[in-house]
Amino acid sequence: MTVDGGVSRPARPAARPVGRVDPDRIPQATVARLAVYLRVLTEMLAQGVRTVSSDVLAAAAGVNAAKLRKDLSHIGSSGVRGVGYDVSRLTEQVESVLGLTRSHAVALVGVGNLGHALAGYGGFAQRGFGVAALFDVDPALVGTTIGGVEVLDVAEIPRVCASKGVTIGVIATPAGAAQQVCDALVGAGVPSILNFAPAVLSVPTGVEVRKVDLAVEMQILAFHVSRHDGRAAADGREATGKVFG
Amino acid sequence: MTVDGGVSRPARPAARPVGRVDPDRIPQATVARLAVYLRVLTEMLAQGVRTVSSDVLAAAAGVNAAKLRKDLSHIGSSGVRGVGYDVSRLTEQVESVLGLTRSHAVALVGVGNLGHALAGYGGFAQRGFGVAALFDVDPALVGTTIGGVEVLDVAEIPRVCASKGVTIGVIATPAGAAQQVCDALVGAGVPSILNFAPAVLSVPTGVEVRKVDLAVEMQILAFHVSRHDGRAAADGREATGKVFG
DNA sequence: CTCTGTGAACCTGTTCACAGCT
DNA sequence: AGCTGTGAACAGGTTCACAGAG
Repeated sequence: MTVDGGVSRPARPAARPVGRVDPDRIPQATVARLAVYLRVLTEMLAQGVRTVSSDVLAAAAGVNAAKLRKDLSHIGSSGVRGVGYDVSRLTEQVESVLGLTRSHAVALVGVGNLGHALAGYGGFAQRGFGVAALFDVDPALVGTTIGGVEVLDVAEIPRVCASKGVTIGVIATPAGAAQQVCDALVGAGVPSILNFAPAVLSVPTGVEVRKVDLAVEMQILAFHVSRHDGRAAADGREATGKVFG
Repeated sequence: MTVDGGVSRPARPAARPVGRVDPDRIPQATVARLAVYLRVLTEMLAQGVRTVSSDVLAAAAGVNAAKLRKDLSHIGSSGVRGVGYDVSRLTEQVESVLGLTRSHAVALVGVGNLGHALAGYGGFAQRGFGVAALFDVDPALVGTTIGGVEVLDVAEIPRVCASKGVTIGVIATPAGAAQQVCDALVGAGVPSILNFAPAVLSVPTGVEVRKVDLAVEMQILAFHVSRHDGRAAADGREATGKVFG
């Protein structure tokens, strides 16, 4: 799962910067789902779908329709009653809310097994997430090139991240190095970090950390395997059915 | 982040299989954190720490102490008041609850960029998660060996998964192939799936799916970058330290 | 005294159900 | 009619604060 980062909420309204929609009011859970909706919307747009109802969009995104409508209400969406949402317009709105109208320079630290794969993975290239820099401690890796980007020494993190205006740092180092790397990124002004290392990071208030932890995911599944076995006898193992109500 | 999978809750208690602790009563959120506690506990055990208080353990795991105590109360833990928890005993309890006392055969489908890295990643080897089988569609990859395990054709999924008793399937294919692969795994009796493909999977009731979606994580961070920038002007951009009280 | 375990308050997010627009 | 947007009820999880064990 994902651990929540340490983003500060403003203690008081303190002169709210009221624009069209106040992002501070958008629930965390909604933000996470907006990204999923966006993927579905993009597919629909590619297929020439002009309009979509909350029922259809929700089914495609794997959520319930009421939740989707509430999510969209948070971003000030305007669907048309009796018709649905304009796919193109909604796509733009979601992109705008997620901050995808600008590009984001990504720095990836640790190009070992996993990091190397991530550097080449399509996920980064999409949607304006450009790999601006790669770093590693290993002298054998420093100087090599992955996907056209040269691997630099971690000592360069402060200088390079600051000068390239890196906004997202990805940590794919062993656990032992993670906090140190994190500190370097934060020191260079990187406001958001995606951490693949199995370590708890501490960061100053205002820096957002998200964690992707393979071992944790596996263990959660292991828990459910135990559950499944226990229940198998009672359930009688039905093959294919509804996913949810 | 991680999107929650489609696990069915039993509609009724239906003759509860009451053992020491009823796993149905353990909150999802608690299960996810238990895996984190386990990692910290394992490190402490290795360092020879005998006893730990909820304060210390919570700090190391990055959660608040009351939450940790409540989590542990769900697994029927017995700390000693005025002293703390016995590290060794607590470790065993957590392992037991997570179903880590048995080993789990893992099948990984898709050994491209990411899948290849995952196959070699340490995360699987640890804690009894053995890679029992690898699959791919690409004839150029079928027959090769990764980490001592041969890559088989996806057509073999039903036979091999069933015969090896695979309990956890990992999908690291492109989005387009994910549902089909998922169906094959489910058909072979695999009860838990970890999905790295950017696709919504539908599965029968009782099958647990967890999703790790790189693009979604990046977009959530992008949202926070926008937030961060908007607030920077007012805050005066202080590099490291408290933002407010 | 220290530290756990837990009732109760609280808060966030989900679901329901329907008013109201087209 | 169909479908959105939303108040209100609900559920799940978090935090508080303290009784009580050692």
